[in-house]
Amino acid sequence: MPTIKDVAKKAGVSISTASYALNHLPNVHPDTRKKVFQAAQELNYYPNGNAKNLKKRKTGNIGVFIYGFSGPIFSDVLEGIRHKLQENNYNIIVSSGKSSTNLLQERQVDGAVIFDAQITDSDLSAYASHGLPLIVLDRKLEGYNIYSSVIENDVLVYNFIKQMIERGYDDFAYISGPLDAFNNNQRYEGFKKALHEKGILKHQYYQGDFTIQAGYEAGRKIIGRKDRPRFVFCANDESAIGLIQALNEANITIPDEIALAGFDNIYLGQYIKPKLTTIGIDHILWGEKVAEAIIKIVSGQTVKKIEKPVGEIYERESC
Amino acid sequence: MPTIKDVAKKAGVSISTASYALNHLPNVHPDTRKKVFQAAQELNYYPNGNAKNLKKRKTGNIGVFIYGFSGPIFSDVLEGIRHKLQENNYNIIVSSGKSSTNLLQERQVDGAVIFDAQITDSDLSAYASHGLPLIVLDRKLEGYNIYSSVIENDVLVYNFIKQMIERGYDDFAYISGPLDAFNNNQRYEGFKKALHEKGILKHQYYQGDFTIQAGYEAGRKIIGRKDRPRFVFCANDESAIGLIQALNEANITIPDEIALAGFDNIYLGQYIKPKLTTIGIDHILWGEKVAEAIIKIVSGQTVKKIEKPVGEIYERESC
DNA sequence: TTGTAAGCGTTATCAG
DNA sequence: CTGATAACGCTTACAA
Repeated sequence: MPTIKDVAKKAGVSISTASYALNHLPNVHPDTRKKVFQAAQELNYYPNGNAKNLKKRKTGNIGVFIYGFSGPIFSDVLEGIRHKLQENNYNIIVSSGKSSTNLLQERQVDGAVIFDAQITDSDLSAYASHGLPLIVLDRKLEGYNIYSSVIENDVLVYNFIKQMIERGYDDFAYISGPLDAFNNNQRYEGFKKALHEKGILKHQYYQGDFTIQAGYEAGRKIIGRKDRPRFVFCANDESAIGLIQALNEANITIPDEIALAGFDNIYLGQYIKPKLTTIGIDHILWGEKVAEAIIKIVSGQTVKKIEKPVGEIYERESC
Repeated sequence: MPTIKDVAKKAGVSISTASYALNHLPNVHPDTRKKVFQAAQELNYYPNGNAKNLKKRKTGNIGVFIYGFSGPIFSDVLEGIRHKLQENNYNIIVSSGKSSTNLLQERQVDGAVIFDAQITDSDLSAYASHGLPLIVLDRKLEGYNIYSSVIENDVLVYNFIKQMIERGYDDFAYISGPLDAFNNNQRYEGFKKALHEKGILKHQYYQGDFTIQAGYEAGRKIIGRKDRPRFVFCANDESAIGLIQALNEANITIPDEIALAGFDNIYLGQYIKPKLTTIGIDHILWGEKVAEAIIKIVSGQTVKKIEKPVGEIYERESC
């Protein structure tokens, strides 16, 4: 593996001159520059990132640490982040599990976006306080060098449910996501608040975990009851898809017998029958905004507030 | 940000002793070791990865470079890789786009898995020849330090289609993926070979791109024809789901009027109506095998052949 | 415009 | 068992 030393030797210049030339510094004679590039080219030289980063005390890498690699939300947010980082000449490093912690501790990134509830608040605070700026997503956390960006799930659901009540529905059920999911809990709050305000005192509750499977099972339970709800709000679209599947199998018509809606506006929602009504956020845009913010932060600018996309209701056929 | 120097000073030992202690080398007095760890703890010290990697000439990172972050296949393969790497104390670094190239060139990884048709063969060969071991997925590429792992899409489809012909189908269509997708082309080869061998001389062909949308559009075209095919093989499950959607809308019964099947066995396939018949590969397992191989390679062992999972037919309701 | 040399934070060799 | 000290490959004052 060639080093800058090899390039310098081949070009017949000193190491520093080679470095200047390679880094496009102005103080280099054109002929020299040409020689250096020629040499680098022939040797197929690329600078060693570890050495460079060590010396410059910055890596140009932004970490995105997520809980798992699946899920349409993650992909969209990641895509948004990737796009914006690339535009600004930062590398994106996505990781998960123990690697996330290692990369963070060893400072192989200049900053990070955390989308992983498994990493504890106190660990995050520790990294941040040591100078690693962090943006946490879908989670509330304050502190030095820590920023958080949270979609207002509660108000979105609140507004939507209120609308549905005004449309005449008054008998609701909620299919939940995991209890430790911040966004699920927010959504449930919004749901309950709307019911409460409108004087609807009770609703059915089904525990799920954001999967199609869980939605399906909740659906089976609902079908089995004599007092079926008239409207089921699902904590995410996947649950809703499972529910639809169960209802379809039992020949319960949607929305005439049971109406329903989800959250997330996943791609698939338009391709099932009936088409899913849902609340959607532009996750790609969210990723872009978050990336913009972390770039500003790591480059020393101050960020007071991270812009976030507003949500939207996608009225389709399921209610 | 504390360095090992700070730790050494605080513990009252030399830098090298601190290093020995921290790295669990045997030649350190227990008391000294304790003092050092105590100091490290109090200072919240973690070694700087760039310095460590530079000195050790290895990073402990394995790169996984993919084309985009979406898609159920990617998620599963990534999950398998992550799991196995973590088990062996390697970090996983997933990236995409320009970052991939940067991380590769700057040697911020010890080796990489490439799942990205955008990176050219010649670039890959160059990195590999400079000492970076590479495993390319779903793509054939030979060379020093390059290994490739390819699912035998062709034989899987070939066997499946032959089976369908034996069951009596003789009028086929193929909904394609992108023309530059290696796996799509392999699948198409297998498809054609089976037809050819069984003396079926023609079939319909619809160009798609692996998306639900493209499958849906192909479906619309099929519906519009008077000579509708009796069996449609879709290059992947997402296309098949789009096709089903179009057929359902037009009240064409599956499989009685048109039978169909897909490829990939994505999670969703069991939750649509009719349940999708498909060819599936255990992608998580594939990821694990690939990870095992790259670990062996970067640790200097020789690998002759990368184990890969066999595929399986999931007979459900769509044919 | 170019070269010398210090130093980034580690590990590892070699003496002690 | 511990401590100097020389690298690792690069950037960057500073000098020439």
